[in-house]
Amino acid sequence: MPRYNPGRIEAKWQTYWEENQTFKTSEMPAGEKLYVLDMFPYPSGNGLHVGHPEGYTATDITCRFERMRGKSVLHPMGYDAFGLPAEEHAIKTNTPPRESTEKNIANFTRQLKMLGFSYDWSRCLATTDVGYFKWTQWIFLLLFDTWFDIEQNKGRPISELPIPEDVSAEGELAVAKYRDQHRLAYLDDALVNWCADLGTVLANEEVIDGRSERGNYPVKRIPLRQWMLRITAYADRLENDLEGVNWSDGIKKLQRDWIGRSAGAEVDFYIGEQDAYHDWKTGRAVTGFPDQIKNDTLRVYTTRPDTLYGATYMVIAPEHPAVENLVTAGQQEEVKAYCEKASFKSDRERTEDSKSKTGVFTGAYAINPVNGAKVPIWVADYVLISYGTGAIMAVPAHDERDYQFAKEYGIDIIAVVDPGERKGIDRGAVLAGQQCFHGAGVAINSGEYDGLQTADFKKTIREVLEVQGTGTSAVNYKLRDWLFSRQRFWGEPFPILHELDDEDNPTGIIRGVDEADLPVDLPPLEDYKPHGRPEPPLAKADDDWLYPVIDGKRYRRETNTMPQWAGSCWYYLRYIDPTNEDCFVNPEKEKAWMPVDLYIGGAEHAVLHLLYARFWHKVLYDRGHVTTVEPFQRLVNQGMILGEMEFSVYQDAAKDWVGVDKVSRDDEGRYRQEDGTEVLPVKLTEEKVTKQGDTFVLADDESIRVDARSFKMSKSRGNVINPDEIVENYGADSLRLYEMFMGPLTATKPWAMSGVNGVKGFLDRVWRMIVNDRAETLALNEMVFDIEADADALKILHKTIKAVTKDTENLDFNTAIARMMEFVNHFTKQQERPRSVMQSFVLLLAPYAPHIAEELWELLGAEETLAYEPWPEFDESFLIESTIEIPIQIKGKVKSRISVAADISKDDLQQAAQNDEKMQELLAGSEIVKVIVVPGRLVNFVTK
RNA sequence: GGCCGAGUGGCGGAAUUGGCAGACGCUCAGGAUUUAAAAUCCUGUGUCCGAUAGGACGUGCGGGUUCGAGUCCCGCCUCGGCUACCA
Repeated sequence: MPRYNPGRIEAKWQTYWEENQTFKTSEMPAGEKLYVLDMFPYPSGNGLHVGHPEGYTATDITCRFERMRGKSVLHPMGYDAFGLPAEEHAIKTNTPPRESTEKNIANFTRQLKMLGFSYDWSRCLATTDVGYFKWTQWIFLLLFDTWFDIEQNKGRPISELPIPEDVSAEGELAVAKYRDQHRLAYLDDALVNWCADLGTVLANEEVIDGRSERGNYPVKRIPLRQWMLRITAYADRLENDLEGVNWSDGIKKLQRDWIGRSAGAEVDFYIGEQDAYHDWKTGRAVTGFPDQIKNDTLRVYTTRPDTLYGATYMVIAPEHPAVENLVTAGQQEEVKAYCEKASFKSDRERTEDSKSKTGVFTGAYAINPVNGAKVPIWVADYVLISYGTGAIMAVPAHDERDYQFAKEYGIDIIAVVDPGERKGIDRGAVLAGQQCFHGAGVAINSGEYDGLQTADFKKTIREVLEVQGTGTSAVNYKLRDWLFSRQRFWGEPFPILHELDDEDNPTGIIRGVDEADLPVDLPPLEDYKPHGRPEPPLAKADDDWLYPVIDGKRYRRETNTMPQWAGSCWYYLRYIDPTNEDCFVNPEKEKAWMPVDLYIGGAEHAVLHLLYARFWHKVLYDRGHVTTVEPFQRLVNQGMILGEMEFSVYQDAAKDWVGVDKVSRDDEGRYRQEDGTEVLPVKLTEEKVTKQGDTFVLADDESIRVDARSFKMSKSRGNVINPDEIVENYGADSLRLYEMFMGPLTATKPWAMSGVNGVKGFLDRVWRMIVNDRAETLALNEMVFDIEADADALKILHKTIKAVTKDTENLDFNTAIARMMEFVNHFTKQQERPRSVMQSFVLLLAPYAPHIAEELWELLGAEETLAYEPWPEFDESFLIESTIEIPIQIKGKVKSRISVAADISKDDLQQAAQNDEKMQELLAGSEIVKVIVVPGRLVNFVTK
């Protein structure tokens, strides 16, 4: 009984916390608030992975620590529960996905509770809760009701959208259409992955190399009318507001790069009748640069308008609407075949081999507006229809891709930027068109602009084009509008109705479901199998659900569902007020608790989730529903946890060893030696391996190199660690402690079971330091006394308090644990352990290993939880040392040490160093050139 | 190909940011306790030379700055993550 028994203690305190609602958070914060959030998990059937508790333990330590420091802490947990695996399971077993989802949630909850996290479980939510997605739908309707005012740079109610006169003149339907075109949520044709053999539409991650992941059937990309969210309207704000937020530079950069803002110019090239070019150009000088182009014009986007004189050909994307119009009779067939082929290729395939470029000549020419030069127009799939204008002017001398293409097809390369003499650039080759140079330089071969610096040229030519009406400044983003619908069952239904006419055909009028009629719940289905049409499974619902009648008008419900990202875009707001039925969050509570002060999660969500959530937040902000510009003030990404270190080597057919340096992997994934013979990988145990220099080799044969590395945990590799097992064998406190002790929170680190045993050993020692483990019943160790702590004990204690406090504040949990270990190493050697010192230590340990801490706290005399005990304060006066040891160096190498008074003066320190016996010896006969004295640190003699 | 991060003992990792490299833990070895084992406790554990005392070398590699570099600068190498023709 008195041995440390985590199983008993952990169950006891988990029950205590639950029964006493120890971590229930008040509706409104009292005093300083702290909102600490974990990225909520997808409740997969596999249960928790050891990667999950890494971040969760980090946030839990922070929360328990800050509660003891008196803050009002909000620390919730929930589930991102819509997702494909549940739907696949539903199809296979013909059970509603909700069933398996709820089972998995129950399992996750059990596992999370088993780890002793101090969540306020009364706030737990799942994105699949009808009461939750009611408000997800409500926010969608808000997006549907919002247009983006470019002048004010904010989202406004659609009712305030100015309607142009010519539109309102066309009548109500035209006005409705105009509004629909401007909403943040709008319908557009987008390509989906249609797999005819499976009779369903597939998500991108279900498509591998143009074939279905399941069954390996061909997948074709077909256009389908789908919901889009106008996130690009917020691109600049999403980029600029990163400045005010405490995230790592790495993540900020990732987001900036994803948004990918580029500033350049749109330029019009004439593609009409040759003779009319002059008229076109003079006409443009009058009309200016038009919003919409006619089919005598090809519009391109470029970031390098200073290279216009170097444009030796044009490229349009295969899907460009001008292809048909441009292609000459002779090239008709070739171009058609090329475009057809491109349509079967996914974006992935197109970009797979980015070295070799393909394309075909259309037979047509465009006229360069700066010099009237005739430029051939090609179709090539290295130009994407979805970026810029889907057409480019190609400047092979100064663009890597154009250069490759021009080389491939023998197109002229004219240098128009002189790089000058610089490192790594062969100027002669660039000028001769034999090397591509994409930096800034001085203009050449550019008529009247020769001699201009790139930056000046850009500015000048933009002004000239503007005046001519042939060009204008333009900004583009890599970020595209967000494709927001999925052809799936297990997602939030859109609260949208399509009006039908008397013949049940859509009139084109769409409306939102009235707020009073929310939520739109998922209909029950006979089965969840795909129905074989490129249309969502909700189309199989009963007519009752599918065709509502309102005010005598018949409608068809939208049958797409929202993507998994939807629910995770705003869950952090719902936690603040999880059961509110009148409002997605009470405004006063929102104001009191927001923003999230610390958000911890995996780097896999560094871009999309965070970008999407920030976008929704900004829309909510513009419409006055939240008070902060950004939702997540501080973001930390935990590192990945890899499997245990593995040693491997190869064996040939004769079972002879083959070193890893002699083997490579072929296209089929088989391992081969240089001569082509196949070898098989063999796993080795640690004792078969030894280190030689930088590499590992076989202990029996040191000429054979062994591979030593840790791999990502995966089912197929069989190196997944299950938290249940760890808790069973070592206890939750050991798991928590080990996850934190492995290394810095943000680092990638390999799992080592022996390390778990190590921290268990530490908790055992903590236990024995305070508990008499040989007694029959639970009793204090007889070395714990109610005595005044002496100076030595206080010094160790306060040193520990200081270090643990600072490290915990900085999320340096690994070193905080090391300091606690030092404390325990010291006091287990002491025959007298003051009770007050033990109590303070238990409080320091509590955020890290809360169960054992509560048990010891109780044993040391407390009647209730330590969760709200004040955090120990350290007193600097106990830390002052009277004497310190100072190293003495000669030319930077430590030669001796002396013990001196801590407050010794610089001169005295130097004198003391010089008087040191050993230094006398070493310095004899050499000339002291210089002495460096750093008080409290060191003395360094520079000698000749 | 691009971007980001990281290379320190047999392993995971420390190092007040330019000031005693290797804290803490694991592993391994030796010892104590035990009839024995487990558990526990103690000692040692970067490499090389040396019985010892001690000495030399050491933070991926090559240079540099400095009295002094794991830390700063220049040039490489290796590994990991993300990303993929964005004109």
